Amino acid sequence: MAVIENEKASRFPDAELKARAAWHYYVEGLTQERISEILGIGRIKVHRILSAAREEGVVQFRIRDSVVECVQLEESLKQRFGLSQAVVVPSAADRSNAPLMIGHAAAAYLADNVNPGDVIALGWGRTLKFAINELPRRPIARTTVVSMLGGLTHAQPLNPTESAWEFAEKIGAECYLLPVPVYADRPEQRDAFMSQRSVQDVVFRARRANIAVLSVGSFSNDSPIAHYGFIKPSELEELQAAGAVGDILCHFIDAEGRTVDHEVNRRVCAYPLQDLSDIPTTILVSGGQEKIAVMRAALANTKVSVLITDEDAAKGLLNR
Amino acid sequence: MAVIENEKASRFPDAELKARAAWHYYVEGLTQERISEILGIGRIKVHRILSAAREEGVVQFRIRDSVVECVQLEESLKQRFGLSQAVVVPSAADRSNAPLMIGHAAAAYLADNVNPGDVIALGWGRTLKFAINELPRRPIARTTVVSMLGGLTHAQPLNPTESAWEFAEKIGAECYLLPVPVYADRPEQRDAFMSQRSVQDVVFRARRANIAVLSVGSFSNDSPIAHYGFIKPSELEELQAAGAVGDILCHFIDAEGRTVDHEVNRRVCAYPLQDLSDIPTTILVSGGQEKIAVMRAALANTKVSVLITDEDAAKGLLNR
DNA sequence: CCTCCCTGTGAACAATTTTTCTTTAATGTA
DNA sequence: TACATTAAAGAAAAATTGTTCACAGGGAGG
Repeated sequence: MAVIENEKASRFPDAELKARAAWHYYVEGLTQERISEILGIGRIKVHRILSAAREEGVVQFRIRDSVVECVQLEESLKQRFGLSQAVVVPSAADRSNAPLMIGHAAAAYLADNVNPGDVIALGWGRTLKFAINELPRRPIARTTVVSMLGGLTHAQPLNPTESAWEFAEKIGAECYLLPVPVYADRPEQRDAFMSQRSVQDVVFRARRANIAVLSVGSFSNDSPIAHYGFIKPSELEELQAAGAVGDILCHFIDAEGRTVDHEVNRRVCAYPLQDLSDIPTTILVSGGQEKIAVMRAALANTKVSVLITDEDAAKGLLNR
Repeated sequence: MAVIENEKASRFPDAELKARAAWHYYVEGLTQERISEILGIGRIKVHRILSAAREEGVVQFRIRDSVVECVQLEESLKQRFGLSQAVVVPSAADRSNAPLMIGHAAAAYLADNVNPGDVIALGWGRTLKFAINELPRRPIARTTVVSMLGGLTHAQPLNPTESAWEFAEKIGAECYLLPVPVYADRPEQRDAFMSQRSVQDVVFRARRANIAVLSVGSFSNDSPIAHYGFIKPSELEELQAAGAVGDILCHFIDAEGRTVDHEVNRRVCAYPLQDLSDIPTTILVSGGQEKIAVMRAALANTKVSVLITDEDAAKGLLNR
């Protein structure tokens, strides 16, 4: 039941082997045993290398044809929410795999749509993590990645800071991070943090981004924001009682997309929600049944240009 | 031992199912049994659909990291043969899979390097067939594909005409074909064919292409040119005796890349070899041990700008 | 109305892949 | 040196995938 796994203990650092094995297995169609002979290593090691290659996004799967129904949903979404583009992928059969599927599509989208010189303001979430993971490692000139969120003190693997860094590394971008925790202990501290010159500088850079990539979080209990302990369960209940349906950039919002009046929202160290409108292109990457409410809220009060989601969410959003 | 297979008998026309199944299997990582439950079809059918999806290039595998040694070979090739670009992939473990591997790389290259407005002059070969098969089906505006070779009367699956058509369809290009057999029965007939207005028109279009994509053939007996019967075994022997090391655009050439003086070369209905220099970018897609000699010959006497090959061939070409 | 193919399907079996658990080796620590 | 602790490799079992074969409709032609 561990929803958020730590980084796999065993990593194979040898990119050479991973690439070679992947070629033989996926492209040539050899059996793992055969590959073990060729590479002169144990059969099981081949298997482990291939697993690592998949997990790390060294091999990527691209599905050429899209599903008819998804294309129809894309059109409807564009029309309904005034999007410039929409991407809808089939829903994951296992609920918990939604981030995987949507992340995959997001990676493909970003690979095609990030251009030299772009400045990307980055949010946070499991879906985004998957997307970044699958992003091809190809440098794009003069790009910049700016994190819109502070970092977590614990919880390495799923961390705004970590994600931004990984993204930047993949595309050879400069990387700017908010050197503060995502939630300060108390509102006054937040204000102190945010007024720091270095923080203001990063926020300023984010404001000048031309692409914002973000996700929304729900209250389902496998949501990372709930799963990690940095928001107390009691606070989560209070937020829900106050009408919150989820969070965007770690700000909790109600069904109309407005920031809920609660102390937690005064402790968050992040790019200000209302300033998202300063960024020309906003890409919202989220999906799955349980995100429908938040997504609707986010779409209501945030100018989203591109929506990357799955069938379930698309249908949910369209069924008023 | 059937080297050149006919098109698989069983095709699944339902692109919807293929795409859905592929998503669940490759992206979400479900088991085939699970997918069968979801889609409400038998497990075995899922398996067959997935096979079809792979064969038809509906799912594609992309390997992100390249192999260090291959990168080094690419550099050496560029320098040695004055190429503007080189792509080297790991060699297939099973000799006969070389076209698969190289074709895969060629597809990736073409997908990234064909731009709107391009006119592509196309050669022929098993490797090219695989490349075309894996090409993503994405329209590229105002493109044109021109076949540089006549067609075969039999042998549907591996046919210059067929290949050109498939290529054109994939990228939404206009398609021009040479409406003559690749080898006329007698030289005078060839001249008659080639002087036809319609033929001249296509050749003219090819001459104005900006990209030529071609392959070379060797005398190994699984080579399509030998395998199909349109060159008699006795003629093949004569050609070899006359110093031919293989063919390029169905012209047989000697080790220096010059057209061998033999009747067969006077019967070929194809774009003239020496006119390749009129096309700014020439991409040579070939590899495998047995192609080294022809490739060297082709490189010696044809201005090749991009070479897509495998480790074996790369090493062979560099080891003088 | 009855064959004869032809196609699609599933069952049974074989091969491969994946997981789990054990063993081995390696490294650091008292 | 002995003792942990951890990482890597392997063997065996379990699960999944791939192949083969036989059978059930369902037209087309007799």
